Amino acid sequence: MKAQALHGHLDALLLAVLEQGARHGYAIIEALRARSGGTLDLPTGTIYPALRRLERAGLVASTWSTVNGRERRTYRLTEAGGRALAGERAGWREFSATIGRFLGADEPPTVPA
Amino acid sequence: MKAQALHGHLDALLLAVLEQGARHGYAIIEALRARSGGTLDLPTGTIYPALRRLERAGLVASTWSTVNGRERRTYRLTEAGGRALAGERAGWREFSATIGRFLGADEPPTVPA
DNA sequence: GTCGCATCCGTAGCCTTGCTACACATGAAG
DNA sequence: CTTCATGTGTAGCAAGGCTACGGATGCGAC
Repeated sequence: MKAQALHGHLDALLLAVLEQGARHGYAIIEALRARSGGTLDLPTGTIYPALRRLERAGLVASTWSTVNGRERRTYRLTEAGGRALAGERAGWREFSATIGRFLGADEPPTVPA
Repeated sequence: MKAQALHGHLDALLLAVLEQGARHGYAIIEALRARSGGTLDLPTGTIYPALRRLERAGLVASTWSTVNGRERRTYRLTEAGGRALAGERAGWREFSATIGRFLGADEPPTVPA
C-alpha cells in the first residue's frame, strides 16, 4: 500500500489506537502494524512528530515513565481527543463513502432513515 | 469534508469519471460535484494540473475541439488508463479496508453486547 | 454598447504532511 | 565489546492539492 495515501488520516489512526488504551510511541507503531496485518508499518519519523502535533493540539497527553531503565513517553487520549476521534470517524465515513461511490462500493450501508 | 484528505486518490477519481465517457476539464469538475452530492467541489487549480499529469503518464489522452466558439480539451481514458484504474480500485479497497479497521465499522475493543 | 457572469483553460508558488536519514541512550545476548 | 532490540527525537526532502492569479469568449441584463 502506498503509504503516502495516509495523508490526512494518520491523526485519526493514532487517536483510534490510543482509544484502546494508553501506549508509548514504539508500542503504537507495533499496534498499527499488528492490527493492520502488517500493511501499516510506519517509521518513527512519522509517528513521533505526529504524536507531538497531537499533543500540542490537546488531543493526547503524555507522561514519562521509566521502564527497565529506559525512558518512555506514554500517550493517552484526552477528552478533546475522544471528541476529535468521533469527528474523524464521521469524516472517514463520509470520505470513504464518497470515494467509494467512484471506485467501487465496498461500503457498509449507512443506515438509511 | 477536508479536501486535503484526497491526497493520492485524486488520480483514481479522475480516471473513474473518465471511464464513463470522455469529458473536458470543466465537465469533470461538475461530474465530480454531481456524483458526490456536492461533497467534492474541486477547484480548477487542482483538476487541470492533475489531468496534465495523467496525460504525461499516458493514462488519458486529450483532443481539442471548438464548441460555441470556445476551445475545449476533451480527455478520454487510454488503455493504460483503464488498467491503472483497475489497480487504483484494488488499492482503494485495501486502503479503505485497512483504515476502516480502525475508523470504520465501530469495533468497540470490549464485548459487543 | 458594455457590464457582469458563466463557461473554459492554464500557471506559480504556498502549505500541509508523511518519509528518509540521522543522532543518541540503555539492557541483553554473543 | 560488539551488535541488536528497545526507545525517543530532529532536520530536511518530496509529494500533491490549494490559493490566487491571469486570459479569453458567449450571452443576457441594463
